[in-house]
Amino acid sequence: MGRSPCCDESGVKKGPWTPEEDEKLIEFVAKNGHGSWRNLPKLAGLNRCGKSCRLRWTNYLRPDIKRGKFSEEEESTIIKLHSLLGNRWSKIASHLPGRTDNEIKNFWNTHLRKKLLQMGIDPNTHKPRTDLNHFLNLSQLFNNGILNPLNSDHLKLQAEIAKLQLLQNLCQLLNPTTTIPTTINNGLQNPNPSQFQAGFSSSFMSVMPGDLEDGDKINKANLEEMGNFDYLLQAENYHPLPPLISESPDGSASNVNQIESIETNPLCFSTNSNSPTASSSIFDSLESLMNDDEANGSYWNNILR
DNA sequence: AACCACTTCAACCGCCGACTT
DNA sequence: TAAGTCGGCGGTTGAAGTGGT
Repeated sequence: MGRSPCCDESGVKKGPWTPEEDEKLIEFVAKNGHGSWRNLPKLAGLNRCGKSCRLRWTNYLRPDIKRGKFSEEEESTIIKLHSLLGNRWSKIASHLPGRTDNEIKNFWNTHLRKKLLQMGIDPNTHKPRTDLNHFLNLSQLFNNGILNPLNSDHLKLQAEIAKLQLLQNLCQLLNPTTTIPTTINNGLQNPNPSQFQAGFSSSFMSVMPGDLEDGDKINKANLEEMGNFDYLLQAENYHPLPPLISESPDGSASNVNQIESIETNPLCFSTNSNSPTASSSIFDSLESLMNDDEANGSYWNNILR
């Protein structure tokens, strides 16, 4: 069954709202409430469709709208809720007083999504991106206090390890029997590589539904229906985001684009190294990484040669 | 100053579910 | 139960803004 579009009348104005239109809408809603959005434009003397009026009111004119930058707390809340709810922006917005679904959606798409990608987290699943686990498990070391995100030496060390782990991945793809000696971890209080395998999600997202098992105290099935995620926002359940991983020695994000390209070309880091195509992609990526580093001291060249 | 590329965000579009007839 | 209406939602678009050259 279809439905007729609400704005099929010709001559209905579209595009940005003028201050006069805003004034009319505010005045009308203040006096009468919005009632039926479909009838509102006619009653308010607006040459707009009801849908447009509703959108303008809920996203912009509503008196309880909170404008301005998102706080860090709001940011964390959005990320947490998104990991539970996905792109259900209105649900997420209901936990952020004064914020609209549209605003949160825009904020997610323009800021948070990129931020998670830079951290190597898949913004859809909130899990480490495939074959980049080694990068991300470093956050475990920060979370359990072995590394301090405020310590620049530790940050440098983190970057070094990330690169060596990438190198190890590459070597293993080219020759599955090759491993980088564990001595690369010298300098860490806990050099055991298995530390890195501990898993990112368990430390960072300790309360994610994916980690809940049947019979857990928290009723996974009912969580969403109840719409009560407040427990997530309680201090004891709150785990701050790990810092961004620097991919170059100077901490710049120059290699973020590499990660992006890896994402769009899964073969580059495919665990199936039998395919010639996969191998050639690996070499391409390697070459590209090395070329990129020409600008910052041939870092990769030094490692790889 | 002019051009271009990129980012941001308000607004639109089409679909869906709830409700009514 | 089917058909129709409506509000709401999420994806997408494009104008405006910004920064770099």
